[in-house]
Order: sequence, then structure tokens, then C-alpha cells
Amino acid sequence: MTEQKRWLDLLEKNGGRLTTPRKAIVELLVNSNHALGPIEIYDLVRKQNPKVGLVTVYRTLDLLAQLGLVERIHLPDDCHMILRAARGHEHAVLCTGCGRAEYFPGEDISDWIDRISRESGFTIQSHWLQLQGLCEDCQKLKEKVE
Amino acid sequence: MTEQKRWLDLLEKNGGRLTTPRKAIVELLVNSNHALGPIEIYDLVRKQNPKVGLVTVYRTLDLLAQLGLVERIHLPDDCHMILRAARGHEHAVLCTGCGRAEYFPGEDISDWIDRISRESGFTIQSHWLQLQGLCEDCQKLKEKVE
DNA sequence: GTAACTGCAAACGCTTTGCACCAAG
DNA sequence: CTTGGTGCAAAGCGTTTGCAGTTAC
Repeated sequence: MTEQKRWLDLLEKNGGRLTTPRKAIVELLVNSNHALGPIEIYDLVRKQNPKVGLVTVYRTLDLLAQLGLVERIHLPDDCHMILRAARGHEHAVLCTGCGRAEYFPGEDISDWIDRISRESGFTIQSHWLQLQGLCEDCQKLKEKVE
Repeated sequence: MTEQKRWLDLLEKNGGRLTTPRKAIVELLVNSNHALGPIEIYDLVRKQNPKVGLVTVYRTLDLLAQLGLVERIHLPDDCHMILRAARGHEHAVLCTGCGRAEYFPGEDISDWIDRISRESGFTIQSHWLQLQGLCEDCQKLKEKVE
């Protein structure tokens, strides 16, 4: 079963209808390796389906986030970027130049979290570990400009 | 030298004037252990100085962020929360109940970052490591409600 | 005195809501 | 056929900008 089919099945199982806009947005996001903003998603989807409205993009993104298929990523300047969700204990590496995203298996930091929890008295619910940098393409681009 | 004096000196050295609104905002933030939003800061400052405008709060926060005295923190729902900046290699633990923030000395994850950098081809510029949970007070509050 | 800073009001851009129409099942 | 989904327009909200008046130095 392709990942795309998994998304559509999950959507249908949760009482959703497989409409044209939804299928188009899923197709765009399921194999994307870029963090995209709502407007970017809107523009990209409209290249194939010019009728799709921005509101539907927002509503579909909410839906996909609720199903855990998509994550809201924060960058220093852009909040609310959308990226296919991590599977298991992956952590994101994001390109500050072009938004390109890669996931990497996460180091086990549970010992450290236990220590912090003990020392601070906090009950830890979740953690964010995210790296920012430049992907190979944006490094080359930068060298050319300089 | 108090931390507050250090902030005001740094502000002055960079060509800024020590105005009433700026001093009030610095006084509020320098020893706060809560992540605060702009409107919260505005409300708190106005309790002592009712004349201060929201625009000045925004502009002062920009200034303090540029000087590295303050950091913009992201939470799952609230972006652009303001917190006194980490000193050295600290990482934040944030309470999802009340916004309370603590800093903890960061584990050395440079080996791991090197590995990711090699494997992905990314040049890593920075990383975010942030824990979310409930502080002791909010845990007690939660127990009472349940 | 003069340049930096302030506060107000208006502009702005992203996101959400209300509602009549449409299409998936 | 039914009801969930859509697109449009308008409202909402946080943030930024323009500008005349004010204050620090």
C-alpha cells in the first residue's frame, strides 16, 4: 500500500469524503520533502486544480494535522509551516534557505529528560529537537553569490 | 552589576535612549520566569505605566531580541512568546499550563549534530531543543480538578 | 535644540467564520 | 437524496507602518 493510499484510507475511515481538493492536497504533501506554508500549498495545488480555494486548504491542513499525518513546523521567522509528520522517533533537519526538510532517527535522550524532570519537578510531556542549517543546494548557491 | 543594569547598559551602548517604557519593559522581563506574549507584556506594563502603547511594546521587544537579551519561544499553539534569552548552552523547559519557563544546562549533542551533518550534507547553523510539560503547581492544579 | 522615541490611527496580511451552493456516498 | 464539503465574501485578530507630537540627552 502506498503512503498516499494510507493517508486517503485514514481520511475515509474517520468519516471524511475523498473530494478533489483533498486528494490534490494529499498528493502534494505526502511525498514532499519541503516545509510549506498554507499559501505555497494553495498556489501549488491551484496549478493543477485552479478552482480550489484557500479556505479549503486551511481546513484540509487542520484535518491532516488532527489525523497526525502532517505536522506544524516552526522556523525562526515562519511559524505554521506544514511538513509530513515524523514517523516514530525522528527529528527534523530544516534548510533555512529553501525549507527543504529531512528526518533523522532521534538519539535516545530519555535519560537526560528523566534528569531534567527530577531536577525541575516538571512532568515532561513532549520535546522538540530540530536542527536548522543549509542544504547542499543552498550552500552551493551561497558560494556562487559570495 | 545587576542583570537589569546590564540590559540597560547594553541598550544605551547601542545608541538607544533609556525611556520610561523601555525601562518598564526591561524591569518586567529581566527576572521573569514565564514565557509571555506581547499583549500580556503590554497589560502587565500598563498596570504600572498606563500610558505605554502596544506599538512601543512590539518595538522594544524587537530591540531586546536584536541585542540577544530576549528570545522568541514557540509553543504548540502560541508562537512569538517572549522569554529572557538562554545564557550559554541552556535549553528551555516550558509549562504548557501556565507558560512557566526554566532553563537547564544542555547536554553536549555536538557529536550527534556532526553525524547528522555528515549524513545529510546539511551545514548545521543552529538547533532548538525544548521540553514541554507541567510545572509542579500545574500538576497539583490538575489533580484537584480531576 | 535635535534626533530618537512615542502613541494613535490606519493599513496590512494571515486565518477563521457565515452562508448559500455543490457533489460524494 | 442527504449531509458533508466547498468557495466566496466578510469579519477577526495580531502585527506593522505613517506621522505628528514628545522626551532624552
